Amino acid sequence: MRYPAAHKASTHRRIVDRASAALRARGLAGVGVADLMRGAGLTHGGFYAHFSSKDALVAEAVAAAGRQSAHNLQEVVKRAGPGREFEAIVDAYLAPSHRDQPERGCALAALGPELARESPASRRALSAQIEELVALLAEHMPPRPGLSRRRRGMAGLSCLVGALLLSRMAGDRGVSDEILAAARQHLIRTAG
Amino acid sequence: MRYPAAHKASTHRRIVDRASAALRARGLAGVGVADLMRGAGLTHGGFYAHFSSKDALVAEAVAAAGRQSAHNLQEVVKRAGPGREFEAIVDAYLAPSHRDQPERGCALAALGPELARESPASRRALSAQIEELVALLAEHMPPRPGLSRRRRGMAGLSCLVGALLLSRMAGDRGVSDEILAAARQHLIRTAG
DNA sequence: TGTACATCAGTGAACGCGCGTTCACTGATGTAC
DNA sequence: TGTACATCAGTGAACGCGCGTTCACTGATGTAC
Repeated sequence: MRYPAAHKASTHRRIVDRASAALRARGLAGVGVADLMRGAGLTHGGFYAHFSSKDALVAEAVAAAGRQSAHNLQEVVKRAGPGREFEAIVDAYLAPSHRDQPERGCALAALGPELARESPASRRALSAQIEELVALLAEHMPPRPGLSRRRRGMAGLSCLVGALLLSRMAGDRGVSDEILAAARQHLIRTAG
Repeated sequence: MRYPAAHKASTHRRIVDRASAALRARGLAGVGVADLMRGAGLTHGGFYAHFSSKDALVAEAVAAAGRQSAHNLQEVVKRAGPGREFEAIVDAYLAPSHRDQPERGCALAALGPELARESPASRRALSAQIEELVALLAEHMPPRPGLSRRRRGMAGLSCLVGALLLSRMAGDRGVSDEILAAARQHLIRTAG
């Protein structure tokens, strides 16, 4: 079919974007190569013209999810009133809509433990995402004596990721909402 | 072979215990029924004399892991000096040995996202574990005005689970240790 | 401008493999007499 | 106490299935002349 020069690159991007959402929604083991290609409107045979293995696509998809998350949070910061950046990040991350739409949300919370057992390539993409989010939080935290911004960013990210995870696990909707609210209050009181 | 009356129950317990460790170490998709039975010194064919499906074993194994975790933390509380119970829980949960031995540790951090996508039976076992840990934390938190013990327990558990998860994801050992230390300091300063 | 050929993204059948599950069978022990 | 039989936890071959991956092929477009 020999497509125009830019066609392959745009197909590649489409596969990665759809895979990034499907993997966050259903987990690494929950989506097969055929599903992923079908999600991009293709058949499974063409997969290896774009990626050397499923693992390679997973690594790309996780990196893409990380870029998207970081970009989204930077937008949140831009829209926040001055001095309210940290609060805005917390509110966005712990929003019920984030809990209910893992396919558009943080890859750390959606895929963490599964990825921690995966290939070094995937893990490296994850570490970079952790550092990026820690830096973003640290940058917008009000100063406090005794604990470095970086350390406080790490603790803050732990609360955010843990609360999102727990809220997704909780079977009861009320408990789930309560976890989000509790973490939100805790973070804003102790860091704000 | 008709074993003595108690034999089946003890075999059942052995399968569940080994499965509980193997699943936490390698994930739900990472261990097959044959692996699980081999881990208990049996062959895969006998599996269905003990469990109606792999899912049923997973639910039992997660519940067993929860009981073990809760029991361990209660022991930690008993051994702690008076007024230092909360600190002792945090230290135990965020210990590097806990990070390095997921097979003996908290099932929420090891299996959370995978289980959140699983059967209702498994999720119910998880919700009960969340409530139990929240209650344990709440019970041993020093009083503070403005936020209920339960809510503060929820926020505390979020930090603990999130920090353990992030420390397991971080490729770099130094970063991993730093995350544990940061969450520990944050929790003890803000709640202790 | 027209024609012959090369390219290569994408197709769909096929591969070996491991999975969860089923099933006919085994044989040591408990039970009935 | 001794013997014949029933039980059933555990064995291992086999099942259908979906997985990741391979491969011969297609055919619309770019390129050479």
